[in-house]
Amino acid sequence: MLLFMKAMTIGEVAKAAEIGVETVRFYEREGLIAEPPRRRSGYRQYPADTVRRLRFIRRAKELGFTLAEIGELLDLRVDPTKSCADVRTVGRAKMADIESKMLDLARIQAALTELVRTCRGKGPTSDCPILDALDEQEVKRGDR
Amino acid sequence: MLLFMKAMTIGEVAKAAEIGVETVRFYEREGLIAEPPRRRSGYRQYPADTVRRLRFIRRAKELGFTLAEIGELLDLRVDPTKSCADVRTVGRAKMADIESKMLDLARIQAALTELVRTCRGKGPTSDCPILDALDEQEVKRGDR
DNA sequence: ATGCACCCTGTACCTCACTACAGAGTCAAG
DNA sequence: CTTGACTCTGTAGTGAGGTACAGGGTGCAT
Repeated sequence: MLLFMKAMTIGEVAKAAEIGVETVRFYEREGLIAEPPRRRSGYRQYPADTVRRLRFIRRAKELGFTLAEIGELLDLRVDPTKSCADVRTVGRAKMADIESKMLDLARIQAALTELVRTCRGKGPTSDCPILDALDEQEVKRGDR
Repeated sequence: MLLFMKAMTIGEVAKAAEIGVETVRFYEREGLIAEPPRRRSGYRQYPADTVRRLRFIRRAKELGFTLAEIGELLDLRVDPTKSCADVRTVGRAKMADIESKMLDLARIQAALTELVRTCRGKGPTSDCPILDALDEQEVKRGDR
């Protein structure tokens, strides 16, 4: 009920979407949300469904989409020449993206584990095998 | 042999360490490497072991350490009151850090997998379950 | 009618790790 | 002695995604 009919101020939509007022204006500048109508005073008057859109943005961000990608998703939604498959393609691309980040982190974690393992934790830093390793060894890297 | 005795220009150390000349100057400003002596002309004259230090920085970066953390590691190395255990502590902290990033990514990956799974890839974007989900669902989040 | 919370624009600032000039001077080979 | 590659300082810009003012104006409850 709350979401219908009532024009909202920027503070109201921001609070409802759980983001900051400045962020709402920022998204407007970035073209993620439309410029709303204004009162005579210049105050922005948001239709209530702006809250949905802002929440969409917030959730997509939580899934690791960049603002540019979120813009694409929002565009897909209103483009009648695009299909659900296009959305899925974007989702799959992001999954590949995240997979690759996870592999990077796993490789780093393995290298760190090995370094920490070699260190007995005794003696001066001048004899530390971790520091020695950083001094001498190449860090293996995955293909990127 | 190459690493002993010969003073090097900034271009030479940069090339040997496989980083850019501007980056070397940047690290100097950041305090990661010492200010080297200069020629009359003002040209920097690097002792050859600067290359080792720069490589240390590069490798530590590959392991996910920030420049601030690398500065700490470099400081630990010359501080006689610190021990190998202190280095290991820094390493373990970074491992925890990376672990937490991996958990975040895994959570995101799971959510994306589920979204993509629900999408048959047919029909208009207006009926896309992925977009619908972003519109309606809360994304579960881990404690951070 | 007045006080306070809110809104406006514009600009600057934040983190991180560089990168890119501009405009000047220097080095070394041919 | 000239040419071209290199170096110097200082400043500004990048990208991503905001955040923080300053210096105004507005809305509304009391």
